[in-house]
Amino acid sequence: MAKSIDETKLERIKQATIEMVVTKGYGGASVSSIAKRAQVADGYLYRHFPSKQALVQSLYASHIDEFRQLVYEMMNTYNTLEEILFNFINAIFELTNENPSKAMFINMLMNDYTFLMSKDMRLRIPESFEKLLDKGKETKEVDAGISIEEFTAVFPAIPIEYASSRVKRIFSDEKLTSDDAHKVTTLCVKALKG
Amino acid sequence: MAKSIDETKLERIKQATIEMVVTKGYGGASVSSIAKRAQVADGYLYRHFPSKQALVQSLYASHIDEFRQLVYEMMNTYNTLEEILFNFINAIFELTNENPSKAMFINMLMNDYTFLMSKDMRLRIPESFEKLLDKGKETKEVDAGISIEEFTAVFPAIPIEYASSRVKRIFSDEKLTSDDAHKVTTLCVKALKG
Amino acid sequence: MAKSIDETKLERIKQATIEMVVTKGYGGASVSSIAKRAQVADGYLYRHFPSKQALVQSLYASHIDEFRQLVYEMMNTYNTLEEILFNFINAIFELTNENPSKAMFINMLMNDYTFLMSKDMRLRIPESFEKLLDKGKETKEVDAGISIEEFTAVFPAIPIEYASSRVKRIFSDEKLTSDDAHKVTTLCVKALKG
Amino acid sequence: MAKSIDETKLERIKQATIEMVVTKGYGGASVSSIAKRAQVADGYLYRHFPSKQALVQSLYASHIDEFRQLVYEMMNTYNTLEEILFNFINAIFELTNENPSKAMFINMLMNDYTFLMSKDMRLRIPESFEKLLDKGKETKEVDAGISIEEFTAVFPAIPIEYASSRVKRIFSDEKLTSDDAHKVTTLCVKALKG
DNA sequence: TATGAATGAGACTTCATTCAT
DNA sequence: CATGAATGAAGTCTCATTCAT
Repeated sequence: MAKSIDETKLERIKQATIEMVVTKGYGGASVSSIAKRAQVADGYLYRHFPSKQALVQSLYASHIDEFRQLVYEMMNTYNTLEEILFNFINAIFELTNENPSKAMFINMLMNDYTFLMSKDMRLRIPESFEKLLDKGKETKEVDAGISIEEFTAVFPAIPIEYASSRVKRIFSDEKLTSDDAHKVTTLCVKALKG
Repeated sequence: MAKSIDETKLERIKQATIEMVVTKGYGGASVSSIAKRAQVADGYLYRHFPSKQALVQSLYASHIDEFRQLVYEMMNTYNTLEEILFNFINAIFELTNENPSKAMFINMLMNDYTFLMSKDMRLRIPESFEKLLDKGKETKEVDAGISIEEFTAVFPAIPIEYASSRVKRIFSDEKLTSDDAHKVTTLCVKALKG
Repeated sequence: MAKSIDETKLERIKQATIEMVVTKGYGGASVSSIAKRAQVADGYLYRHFPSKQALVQSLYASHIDEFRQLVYEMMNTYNTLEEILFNFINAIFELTNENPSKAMFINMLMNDYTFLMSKDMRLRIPESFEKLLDKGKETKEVDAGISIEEFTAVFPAIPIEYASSRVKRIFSDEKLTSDDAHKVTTLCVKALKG
Repeated sequence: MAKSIDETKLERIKQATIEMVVTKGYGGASVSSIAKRAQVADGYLYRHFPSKQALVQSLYASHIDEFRQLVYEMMNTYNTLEEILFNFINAIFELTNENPSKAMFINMLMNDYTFLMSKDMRLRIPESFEKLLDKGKETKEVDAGISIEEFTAVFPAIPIEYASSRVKRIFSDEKLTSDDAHKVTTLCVKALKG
């Protein structure tokens, strides 16, 4: 009967939000500027999200979850820690190449103490890394003395930092390659081994 | 005498700014709230900084610089990369224990693409890490194939992430000890060696 | 048949409007909330009324008119002022019991200087009360010196205030009875007599 | 040291608020329009009141209280109900002449079910009228059978309605005089007597 | 006919900044 | 030198209204 919801609009809003938050920061990304970039009316945003905060929060949560699911997927597909890490890192790097803003967005909010994840999220993330650590100890690829705290300082910290500096074009303007993924995997594996 | 009063005011403003930014984010830290916490008048702030942005930027720059100077200092004092890293990491951990807000502040802004450092800063930081990398290669503690890009993904990324997760109390509520510094140094050294 | 469906929709819109305006005030009663309560689409409302303002105005006008017609009806049915007043007040009280919202709605808008009646309405109301005043003077139930201004301050002000305070449950939660109507009639009659 | 608060500004805001609310209704009286009429900046309003609602509420409460205090004052000054009522009504009429908006403002909000008084206010008002009723029964000016519900439907309903219709210029454009106050007092006294 | 997606003007509110004192 | 009253641009959000379907 009535006009049907234009799904591309919702997608445009999401992408515009990420780009504006990355470019201008959370505070600098005004709802108006997001709506303008997404080519929708200011008010339209509020038909899908109750507030600006909820909009950003929801995007953040879904990206973090995507991330976490990728870890599980890789754990179920590959047997050695090295293979798991490489394939995960490679996937992340590809995603970063395709949509650098998305990578910056996650990185930015993960380090924003103001933007805490929901309790649920906060618990499930360490859990997935703990599983990975156990796996590494099992295969003897990880020193038995490594704690979860040390583990996460290596993974995913190293690949995130590497991708982040590339996106910021601090040392290079090149795209991330599978060779980069290999190098980063090696750094992680060496750091952790006995 | 009047001068000294001034100095404590300035100090109070700086600390209040850091605390408010860390607690409420850049946008949530209003000039009024900073002035109130520092127990100075709103307008007084503008005698020292031309704008809120300049205030935060200046604090950020001076902290980053402190950081950089510490690297130089350690490089001139110690001879092996391991010693340099350990003493630097230990110093950073002590600073984090003393003033967690300060550590969170640096970490937060370093990952905020909005708060780009001045060109000057942006150049001098990689430079100081490049010197460190050269040193490591000289002493054979670092594999000759390691690029500056890989190096910075390990150091300072690993210690920063470790300190950051401690401050966020993700895995532990304990203070950072020199034992922590040792563990983190080992991770870095292992990641980089040939 | 289609017509009758229409009619119940229109009726639902009218009742929903009254209830929302009374509950939330004119500003708080959004078109959407009215449509939702009436179980019609937002846009459907605009097939019957050109604007929200017109919708409320029209309901107000029709209720005021209903009121006025009741006065005429009672004047044609009963001979003494006391009988007329009693039967009118009793009718109003019954209506208030059946549909308190309706009573509150009229009362609210009558005291809202924003919602001025149409010129037409404004003239016909005093006219009907003037006829009533003349009748009272004729039967000697009303002092010859009473002006129309004094008369309206007694009737319908007293019964309206009485019903209103009951609806607001200021002094009592009971329904309005014919005994209440008698008491109120007496107050009016005594106020006006010579 | 700093500029001192301009008290006239606060007064201008209060008067502008009353005038705008009376003219345009609560919803129609935008903060901007109030600020403009008061000749202050939009934001200035929020240095004195936390919200538009609080601003209007506070004015309403203080006027209602003024009203209530006037009743007490008259009760302590005069001995017969008739004297008390006359002097109160006269005072109200004078106030209405001086500042018709103020009178309209009170009347409008008193009949707005959306704008409930604080519980405290709601209790103290009937209480003051109850004292008045007791006084009237004591002096035998009021029939022993009159309830507080009937009493308030007469007083202050009659004088309010009379003043209100005058302010709306329904029957007359003249100012309210002490002769008007006498007439209205007589209506009340007659309605209540045994 | 009836719907409800979409709009955008405008509402309320905040806050960096200025400047009279 | 220091204050904090005052400003007003800009932000978030609501909602009456339109119109494609």
